[in-house]
Amino acid sequence: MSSDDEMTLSEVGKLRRSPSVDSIPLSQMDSDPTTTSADSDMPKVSKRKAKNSEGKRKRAKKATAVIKDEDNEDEDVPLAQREGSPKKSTTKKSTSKVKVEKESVSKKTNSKKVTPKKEEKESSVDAEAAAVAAAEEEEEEKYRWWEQEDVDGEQKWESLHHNGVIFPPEYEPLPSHVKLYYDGKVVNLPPQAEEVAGFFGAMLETDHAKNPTFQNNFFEDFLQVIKECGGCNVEIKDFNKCDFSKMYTYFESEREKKKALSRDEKKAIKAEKDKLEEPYKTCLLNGRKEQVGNFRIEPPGLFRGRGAHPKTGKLKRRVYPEDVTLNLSKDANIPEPPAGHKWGEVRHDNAVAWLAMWKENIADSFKYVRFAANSSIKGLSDFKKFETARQLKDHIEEIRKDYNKMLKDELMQNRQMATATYLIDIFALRAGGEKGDEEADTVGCCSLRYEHITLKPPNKVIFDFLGKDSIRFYQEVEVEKQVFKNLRIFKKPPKQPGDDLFDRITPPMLNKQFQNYMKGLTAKVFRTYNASKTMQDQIDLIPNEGTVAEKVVKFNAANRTVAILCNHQRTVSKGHGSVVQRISDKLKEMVWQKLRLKKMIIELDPKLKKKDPKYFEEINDLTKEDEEHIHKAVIERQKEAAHKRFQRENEKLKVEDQELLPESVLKERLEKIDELAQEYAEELKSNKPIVKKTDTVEKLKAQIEKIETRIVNTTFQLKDKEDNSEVSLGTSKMNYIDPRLTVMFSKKFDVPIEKLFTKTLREKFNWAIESADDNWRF
DNA sequence: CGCGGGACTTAGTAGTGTGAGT
DNA sequence: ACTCACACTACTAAGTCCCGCG
Repeated sequence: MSSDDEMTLSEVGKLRRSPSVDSIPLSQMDSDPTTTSADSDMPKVSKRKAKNSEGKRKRAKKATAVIKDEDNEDEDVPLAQREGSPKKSTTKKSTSKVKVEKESVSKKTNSKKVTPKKEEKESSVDAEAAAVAAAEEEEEEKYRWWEQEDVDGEQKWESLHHNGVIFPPEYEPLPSHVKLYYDGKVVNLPPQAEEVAGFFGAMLETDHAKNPTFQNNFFEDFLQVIKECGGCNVEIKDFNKCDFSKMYTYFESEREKKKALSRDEKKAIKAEKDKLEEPYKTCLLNGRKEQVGNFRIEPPGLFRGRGAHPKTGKLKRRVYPEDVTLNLSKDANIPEPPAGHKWGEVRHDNAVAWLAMWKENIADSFKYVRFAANSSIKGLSDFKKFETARQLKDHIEEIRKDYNKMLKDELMQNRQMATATYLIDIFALRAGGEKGDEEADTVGCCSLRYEHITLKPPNKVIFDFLGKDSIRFYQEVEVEKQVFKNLRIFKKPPKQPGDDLFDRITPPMLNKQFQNYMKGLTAKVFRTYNASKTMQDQIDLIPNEGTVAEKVVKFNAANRTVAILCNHQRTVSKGHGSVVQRISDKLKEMVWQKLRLKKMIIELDPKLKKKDPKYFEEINDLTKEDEEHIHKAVIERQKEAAHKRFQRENEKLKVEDQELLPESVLKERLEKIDELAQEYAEELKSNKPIVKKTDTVEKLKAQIEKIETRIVNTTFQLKDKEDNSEVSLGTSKMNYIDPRLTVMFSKKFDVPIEKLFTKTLREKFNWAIESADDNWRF
């Protein structure tokens, strides 16, 4: 399969599944009498039972439950016996220093310096010294943390100095003519309430504002705020009587105004903003300058929860300095809070990596101000993450062997553990922790419920559920026979829709089990591992040939396999359908033009048709209807273009204070197009295009060639659009694919790294760019 | 063990800045 | 030169996982 071919989900699944399947001899999977027994215990229920009112779903108490079904011919040892014996393959590396192949770096620096000069032995010493010196010099500029010894996990920093955070500007009341109307009456809202109304007004045309939950939550909080600040002239009771349209129009006009500002004005505004933000953008970490990530306190607004979030639309309250906790060195200068305010708290906790923190009022959780992605702290933890994932490859075989065996364990809990591990490993599911009633109903592996999977014998499973961010996970896959059997057992009555499939295990239990194989191994590591492993495998399939653009396309195709594996989606943009339509229309038109040109050649030299039948084979591929349709479209477009051109020319003349073109010019032009339409109509009848006197066979052939390359390009573009329309490559590139793979690809395939990483990603992954070479492997 | 608090990574999208195509 | 779609960045929501407590 060429890597740019579309790959379906199940193909990806197969691709991924093969190693594990290979490692278990079929003989190990004994046949099961239940396979053929009634499937009647699989109701096709897809409707979800109302959530248990207690909030928490039931989880069986007796973890010791033994599977008493027909499966008990299994002679496997219960896990209990195994549990005490952690896998011997504990990592030696875990204690060693975290260093990114320092040697290879310096070596490379060397060879770079040496090779061009072809000097050998003696100079290599000098070169090394020079390299070291250069490195040290650079260190003034950029701290090469990945060449340092690891400062053992516990402590995150030695010293930390920063300038605090930026607060959003205070609310500025709307001009007095912009009001909320209630039941036709002007409402005079106190500023605080007006602000909240404005939040809604600004969103009036969004999907959120049309969502009843959003409306209710907003309205409830809006009324609360009105009450808090002493009410207003009109008693507001009914959301539907509120008219926010004046506010909306005002915000729109303000937006237009802003857009209409001249280039210089915009620049000036931006310069001023930058100047104000300058001090907050960086901080001093262990004496070195580092970027801060989100130094701005989140502004108040309406909470935009994703999916069916019960709290969506609630008011996200303004955060004041009193709500903010700062974290910095004991001896650091404490930034001045905004005038008239005090900081909530000042801490000196070097076991954490945040600069400031506050509590938000929606879920009552914390928000943090942290270092930027390109900081040494983030880089180091990113590096560690990938190293952990990379280590997994030394254990994965054993893990797979074990869980395949444990799929038949007689202990229900163990079977669930094994089955869950299988799903996490093969289908890249997330762990899936419990969620409360106050959150959107989304699931991961351990929180999968009865209604989320459908079983189709002999071994097909259909997953259909909402995962993180309420993104739908829909896959029809084939699983190991034993997995299928187990899933059926997990669905057996009395289980019914609404019940957990994995009712005896939790993510912490899984993770605890994983630690037995390898320090730091948790459920999410499987995603990182499998993503990077897939990428490595895909890159291995790419031939080192073609143009840079072609290679980038192949790289993206590989990237896409990973994104599909991880189910990274994006919503198709509103215009997508029409865009695709337009491109395919354009494509058809080009084909028509090509065929038309070929017909012309025959007109010029009818003998050619016999001489090269293949070349002319396609000339009648388009139906009359198609052709007519295309004619219409072409004429339509030309007319439109004529109108536009006329308008533009006149506008220009107007500006130059010259005489405008008379309507007759436009008319004349349109008439010419009508003539063309006539010609086309004739052509349609005769099937013989009119050939210009100046045309020759050679000229036409050249034109055809041009069009053909355009057709190829456009076809490609269209395909890429369609393939990519719902897949988001960015997330996997940023979080799952070891950046050293990308760097390796860049070097090995001679593709500039700029084509693969954006500026931000290059900064974030600088450690990888500096440390991986063309034969680095995950 | 189970739970809640806390800190961190992962995720899609809104809103821009910008460069390819005309 | 001008648009207009696209690519990137900023933003912040939504996960995971760890820890300490009862």
